[in-house]
Amino acid sequence: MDNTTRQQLVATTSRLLEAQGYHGTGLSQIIRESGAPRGSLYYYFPDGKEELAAAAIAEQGARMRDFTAQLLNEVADPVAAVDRVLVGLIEHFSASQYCGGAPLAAVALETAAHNPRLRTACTAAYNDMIDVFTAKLRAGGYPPTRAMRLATVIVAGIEGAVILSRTQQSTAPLALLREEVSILLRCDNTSPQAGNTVAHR
Amino acid sequence: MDNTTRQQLVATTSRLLEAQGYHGTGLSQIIRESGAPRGSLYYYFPDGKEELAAAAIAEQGARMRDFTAQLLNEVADPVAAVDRVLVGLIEHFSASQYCGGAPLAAVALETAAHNPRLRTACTAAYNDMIDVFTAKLRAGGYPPTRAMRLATVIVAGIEGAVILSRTQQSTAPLALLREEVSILLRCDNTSPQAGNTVAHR
DNA sequence: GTCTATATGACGATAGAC
DNA sequence: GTCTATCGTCATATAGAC
Repeated sequence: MDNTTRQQLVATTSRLLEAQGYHGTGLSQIIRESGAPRGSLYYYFPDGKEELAAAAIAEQGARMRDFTAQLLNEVADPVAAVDRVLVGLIEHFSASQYCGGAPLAAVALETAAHNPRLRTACTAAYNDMIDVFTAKLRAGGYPPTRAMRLATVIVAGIEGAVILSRTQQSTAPLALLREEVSILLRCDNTSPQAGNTVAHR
Repeated sequence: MDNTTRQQLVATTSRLLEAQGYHGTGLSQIIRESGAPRGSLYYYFPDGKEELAAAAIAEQGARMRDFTAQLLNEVADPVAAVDRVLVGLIEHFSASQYCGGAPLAAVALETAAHNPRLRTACTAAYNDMIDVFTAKLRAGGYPPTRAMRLATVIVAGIEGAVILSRTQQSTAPLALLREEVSILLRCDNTSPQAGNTVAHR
């Protein structure tokens, strides 16, 4: 069986979902840009657009996870390793002409409330990302709870900074995130929690 | 002139854009749920859907800005004030049944690459939000550059944490963000910047 | 200002030949 | 597996009466 056509469909869908979201991407555009035969779509994906999108989400999730894991493993120190990921993300974002970096964010927001299948697929992808960061931070000496907390916040920061960077068409928000994440990762969490002190600078 | 109809159109559009994004929201649904007369839409918004969406984005931007500014002003200490905003956001998110909190994120992602008008409207809204946080942090003693950097990262963290929270249908990511933001705001930024040290815990 | 009716096209999905 | 043709529905937008 020739699954080149299938792969082309998924790859094109992944790319279009990232830039336009779920409802903004039509099947006709997917057919056209993938070069895949129109009749093949419902052969490989009997459930149509939704099933195709779910496959694309899974692929993008794996891509994000592998991209992150690879860069994290290039550096031993966890703070430097996370920084390496953010540098890689900024490079990728620039190379994509201010379109890339958060391949699932639009789909997740559009469909979370109304489409359980796609919402679940996005959840799995994001959890994989968070797990990769968590493992690196734990291996680097952070306590488990804090490692998970930091990993979640790092992923959230990335998604949000990509939103701002895409909107501003600039890498600036991502660059600012990079600096503050470095500060946060070097920061101790044992300081007193509440209070109205005005000590900083 | 009766602008009640106009306000209803904008309010309904704001709500639907938040939950479904731009392409996922049809004019017929806006008409139906707003109860506005169908003929009025192109009277108030000659440019149709795009102009209506731009008005909705501006309204949501003002709403976010005012919500944030009000909560920030309830507390003097900037760290506690930011925490107050995050608590308010978590409450709002819960009350909205895991749908609210990032009213522009979906539209911004969908349209940043292809629709300059809506992209610009989103940029203005986000900048307003960042400015509100920046002003509070500067008034609280943070140096201007760092205040702006923190404000941007806080807004990014909020947007990203809402994505994760909506996807997981849980307030957990927002709660984790809240904790780490408190830590970050209490953290000094004068420590050495680079290096492969493994000092944390 | 608001109405109805409709133009025009894109959408997702399907049928049946090959 | 892939093709073409087409169904039915929805979309945005417009025209013209009131």
